[in-house]
Amino acid sequence: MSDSKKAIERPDSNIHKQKRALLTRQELLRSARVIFARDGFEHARLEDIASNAGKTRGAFYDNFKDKEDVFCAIFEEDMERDLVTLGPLLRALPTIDQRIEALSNYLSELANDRQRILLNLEFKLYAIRHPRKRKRLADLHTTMRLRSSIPELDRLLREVTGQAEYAGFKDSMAICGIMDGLSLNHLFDPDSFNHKELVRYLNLCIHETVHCVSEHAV
Amino acid sequence: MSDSKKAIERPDSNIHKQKRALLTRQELLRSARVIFARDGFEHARLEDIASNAGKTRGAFYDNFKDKEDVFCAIFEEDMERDLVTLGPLLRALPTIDQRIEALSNYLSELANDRQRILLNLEFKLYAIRHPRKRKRLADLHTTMRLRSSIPELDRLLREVTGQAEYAGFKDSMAICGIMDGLSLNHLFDPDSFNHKELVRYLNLCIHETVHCVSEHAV
Amino acid sequence: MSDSKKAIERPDSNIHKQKRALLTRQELLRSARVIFARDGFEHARLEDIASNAGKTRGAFYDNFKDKEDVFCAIFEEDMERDLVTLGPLLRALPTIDQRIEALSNYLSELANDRQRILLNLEFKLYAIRHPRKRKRLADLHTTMRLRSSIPELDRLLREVTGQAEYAGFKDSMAICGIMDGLSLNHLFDPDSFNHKELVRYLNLCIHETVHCVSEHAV
Amino acid sequence: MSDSKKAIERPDSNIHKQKRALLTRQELLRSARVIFARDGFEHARLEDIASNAGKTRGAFYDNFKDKEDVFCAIFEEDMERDLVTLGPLLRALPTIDQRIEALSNYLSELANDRQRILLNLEFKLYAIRHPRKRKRLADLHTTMRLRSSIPELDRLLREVTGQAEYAGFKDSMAICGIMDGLSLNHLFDPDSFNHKELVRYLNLCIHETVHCVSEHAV
DNA sequence: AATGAATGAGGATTCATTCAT
DNA sequence: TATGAATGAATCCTCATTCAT
Repeated sequence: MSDSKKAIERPDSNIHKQKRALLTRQELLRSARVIFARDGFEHARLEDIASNAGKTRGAFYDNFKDKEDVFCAIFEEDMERDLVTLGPLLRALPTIDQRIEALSNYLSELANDRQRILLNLEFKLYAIRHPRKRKRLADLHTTMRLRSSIPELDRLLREVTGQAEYAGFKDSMAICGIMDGLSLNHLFDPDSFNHKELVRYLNLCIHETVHCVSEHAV
Repeated sequence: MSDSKKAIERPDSNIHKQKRALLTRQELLRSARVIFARDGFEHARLEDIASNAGKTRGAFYDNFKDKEDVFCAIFEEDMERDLVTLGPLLRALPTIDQRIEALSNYLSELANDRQRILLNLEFKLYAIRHPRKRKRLADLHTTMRLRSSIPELDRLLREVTGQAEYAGFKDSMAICGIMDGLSLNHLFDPDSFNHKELVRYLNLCIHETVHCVSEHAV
Repeated sequence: MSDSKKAIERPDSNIHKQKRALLTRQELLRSARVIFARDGFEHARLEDIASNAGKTRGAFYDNFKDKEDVFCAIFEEDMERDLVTLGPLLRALPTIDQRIEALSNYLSELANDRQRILLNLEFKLYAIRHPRKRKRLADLHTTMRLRSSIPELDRLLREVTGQAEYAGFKDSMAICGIMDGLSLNHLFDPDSFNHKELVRYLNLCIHETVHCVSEHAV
Repeated sequence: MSDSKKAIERPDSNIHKQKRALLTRQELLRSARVIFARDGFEHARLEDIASNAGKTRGAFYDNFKDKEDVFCAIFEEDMERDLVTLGPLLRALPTIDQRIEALSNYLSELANDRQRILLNLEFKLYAIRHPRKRKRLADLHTTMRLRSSIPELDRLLREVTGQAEYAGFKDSMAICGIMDGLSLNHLFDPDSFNHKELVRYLNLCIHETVHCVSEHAV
């Protein structure tokens, strides 16, 4: 514990390096989101991702294996973030109605996040087209399906009526689908319907879902 | 009809040539749908499109200017086909309810057409990312928006209650959006909800739309 | 046979194209020999191979799959050439002694061909280091072993004394080995021994081989 | 020996450092042999050399200037080792015959050392292809030629008959060449001839050489 | 109209080398 | 001494596009 051996590395130096390395990685991830959202997975250039992060291609390859690697890392990060954000948020609220309201708000904010919408669509298309290209992609695909892209959503729906897993799950996928579609078309034609209308349809579906679930439960 | 060797310009030969040319073009378009749906616009190779049509790259360039050209041609063809298919179909039905039923059936069939779903998403993403790359793309984009991807849909909705253009339009975009989203997620996770459920949500939205529209109209 | 169908392609045009394509391929092969001999397999640049042939990299990839592909093609070509050259040459000679003399001459000429020596060494090292990288390489490796790099050599040795296959084969490999080694060291240090000396050792080995073989046969 | 933390310049510490530095260098050299033999000079990665030695690239650059630097260092080390090994060994034996026998044994062991064979071929090819890239390489090349790759070999041959330098030298190069070639082809096709046969050819050449030398000497 | 050889720009990837710590 | 993050040149390979036939 004292001055043994030969301190393989001065701790300070290590910490600094690690910090720098982590920063670089995060910077690259942030940049990758921007570029993937802007250009799509296939058209995105690593050069752009790197330079947008103020780095070179070499730095990219120090942090990621290849383009698919960052791509997956983005969604892993997103899943994690949603999980730690939405879970506590919902559990902190006492009534079901408040939770549904909170969820509705959360979703309607997501529906305004252009980058997230595009990345989400991009990933789903990619996953559809590369069913089992690599284990990691497949696993991510599975996890996203199990969490219906938005963790806590299906958990909440199940809680609402004490339903068995499957029923709630189906509906949460449907809500995600409606989210995806409305968001996409909002970007495709911003004039066609405004955010309020998007929210109206979303709530319609959420309540219909809850309603149906309850009925089934009877 | 006999020695068609190299008849420099006989009418027959011309007709044959034109027919052959048209066939080639159609064959290439069909093939392009397959490849674009399979690989996405960016990743699709002209080589694959040509060879899948039993042609070579040269033939491709005789019929299309470039990759974007076929891409647009596909959607122009789709719009046209929907227009001549769905319009008469709906107009032939006497009551609103029958029309809505027919529309619902039409949409739920579209939602089963993997190729069409993927191409549709691909085009919308492409249009979102290349706002005014070329006039033709922009025009196509506009037309699709005005027709809410599915011609006759907004026309029908307007007819339903005699609403002014804008209100019905909004809703038809929403319905399209929900179509897009549910279809996409059906491909993303075929087990999460089946076709019947997709149809249920679709009808829910259609009727809600009609209902709201009627209410507004009161 | 007359003017049927629609002559898929004017024969002339085809012939010209094929001729051109073949010429390009041969030109690239010739160039590849030069570059591989000069720089070695790993260090050789496709760019150099292409430009030395007066072509671009694209032309290279029209004719070969990758660097290993040309590399193999070279040896396949060499094996074929030796086969059609040396076989008839030897068989045309009436006595064993004359054949041995002819073989000796042939080998001593090979030992003067800097390009061939270097390519030969390069290939053997490559094969040693990539035991079964690809079937084609392995097959080529096997064929070269079976023909002891120089087709007809082992056949001749077997003929000499009517020996069973294996004995002659061993010796022909040995002769090839001695060829390889003396040639290499002649390049490594041209002053150390001249061509005459190389031939002396070669003949020594050939005769020793024949001698042993005969003795065994007794 | 106690708190060796960061003693800025104590003698002990220096000695330890030097010892450690030397160990690192030797470890890297050992590793470089493995990697160069496995992958060849061009294809070998410094990263692999370093990590195979349990070090990082940084440590490599502390001990060597670049890739060619280690490469040369390997052969300098080999030359030195042979020199101090074989010289005393031969000189300790009273008769020529015994010395020739000892040499033959030494050579036939070398012919079994895969790593040494491959490194030797690699170096000779490299030297052939970079005639005077750097003085050090050229010097090493010269030294190896003068010592015919195997120090003491030509000295012995000269001793055998009291010949002038040149005659023996030629023959020792030839013997080395035959060594190289037989060893190479033994790796290329291990089944074609076994070690005993390799030794037979080697001895044949050695004796033929001695014989010739003697004759000439008469 | 169609072919397919050839082009060459574009982009992914590797890796020797540098440098701050 | 040693680390390993970062660089960026070098090079492989792909593929849209052109063009002579």
